[in-house]
Amino acid sequence: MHQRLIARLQAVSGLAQEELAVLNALPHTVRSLDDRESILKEGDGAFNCVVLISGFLYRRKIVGDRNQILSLHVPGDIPDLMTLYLPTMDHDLISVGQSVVGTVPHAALRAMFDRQPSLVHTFWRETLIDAAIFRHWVGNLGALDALHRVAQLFCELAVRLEFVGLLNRGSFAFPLTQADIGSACGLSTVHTNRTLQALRRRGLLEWRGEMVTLPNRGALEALADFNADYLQRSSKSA
Amino acid sequence: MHQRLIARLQAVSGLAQEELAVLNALPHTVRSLDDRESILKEGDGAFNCVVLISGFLYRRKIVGDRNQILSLHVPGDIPDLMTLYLPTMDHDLISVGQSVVGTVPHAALRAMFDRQPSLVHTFWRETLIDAAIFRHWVGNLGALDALHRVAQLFCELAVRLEFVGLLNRGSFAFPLTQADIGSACGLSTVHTNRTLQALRRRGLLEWRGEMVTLPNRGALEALADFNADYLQRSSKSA
DNA sequence: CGGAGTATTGAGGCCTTTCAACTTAAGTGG
DNA sequence: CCACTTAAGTTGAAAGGCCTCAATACTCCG
Repeated sequence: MHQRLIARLQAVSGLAQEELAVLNALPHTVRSLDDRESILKEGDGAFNCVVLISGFLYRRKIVGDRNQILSLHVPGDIPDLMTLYLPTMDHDLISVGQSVVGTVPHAALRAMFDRQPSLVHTFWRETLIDAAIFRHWVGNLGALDALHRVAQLFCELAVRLEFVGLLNRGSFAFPLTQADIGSACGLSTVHTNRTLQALRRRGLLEWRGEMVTLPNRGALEALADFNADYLQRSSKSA
Repeated sequence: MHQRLIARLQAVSGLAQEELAVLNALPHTVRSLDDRESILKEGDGAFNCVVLISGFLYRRKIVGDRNQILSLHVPGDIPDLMTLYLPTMDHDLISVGQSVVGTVPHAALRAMFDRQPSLVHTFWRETLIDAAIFRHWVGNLGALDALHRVAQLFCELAVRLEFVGLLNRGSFAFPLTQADIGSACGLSTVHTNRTLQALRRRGLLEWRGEMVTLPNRGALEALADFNADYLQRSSKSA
């Protein structure tokens, strides 16, 4: 069931045999979520971590008079891993579309770390990649205009979905609305709409129903000046 | 010498006696840096971590055609702690004004973790707080206007400096330029200047030479709608 | 005193927002 | 199966915040 998580860890960190075994033995309960159902809210104290199995989640916070989406999450992600050491949520964790999550008690994770200490590094690194994504978005939101922000968003999603085998010839299921994209990119809904039209006009994005296609990823990544290094363990040395 | 780091850890995580002893035994070399001298550059592989002893550092990246400051660092911070598991830098690390840093080999940190495994959690948590700050700034940059962004910046700095005993009756040394603040907040230099004037006009900020004073922190925090919970281990439960 | 970097000011322009109306898509009930 | 309802997407136009350009005033330092 943790296949997506394991695919992620395999792609991003690499896993040894023993580690795989221990990971597979992680106790967990499975739960389905409806569209816009929230898992955790700002201020909640967490005693479990959530592994996204299928669907999408996002983290969001009310900032000023807006709803800001802080991050999007794809299957294999553990969006609340940090609650292991910072148990009080400073934002909400919400499902977009129908999704399925596995819930793993903090205690089970700690027990796993005792049994297989090398996994501490693997999971620590997971939180570091999560941080790298936020850092990247600090740069995006601070320095890029609407077109480039949205392009960055889709480039990043494509790579992350690819890691876990959910990208098929440039296409993927995508249950978000344009308003969601706007609040992730710090844009109004209206301007998000116009920005998406610009991407469509350039032949870089197709979006029908809940299916998004990136017909020309190379061109999209060129437009966004996208580099995926921050999404994985730096493997390739100079 | 690690006094500031220890003050931070004490304020943010709490430390046991044995942990203190082990921390104090950390081998390190001390080094002085000039204004705008860089410690690490994007693409570099790191084998050490840097503890800021005095002065300021920032992390920055070129995004599009801009120089974006990703984060500011005060004494006690370890701005490149994440290189322990993600050794390739995805941004630069630079001194602002004269500063002093301690350099600790990764190997020494790992050895310390072996000797005192509880410190793994302490340092992991440090990286999680670093991440929480980035997350907070994703919200700030995505949702706030210039005045509120800059107000947030000074509120945050005040708290972080306070943790390590570098805030004296609302005043602190501050070697950054207005242009720096602009590139941290995603604003042009000109508009940053006007925004700072607005804060001064409201009696919320004084800035003479390299000294900043926040004459009315309560009012500043009210304006920014600032809540410092993200900067420390969530201690206060409901 | 001169020079360089920093801060400040004015003005025009652009990107993005807001407001408001309208269209399309999807789902419900009679 | 179609009218009705609601959410999501689209469009136009005006307003606003922030940017850029460009010139001027400081401030510090050799």
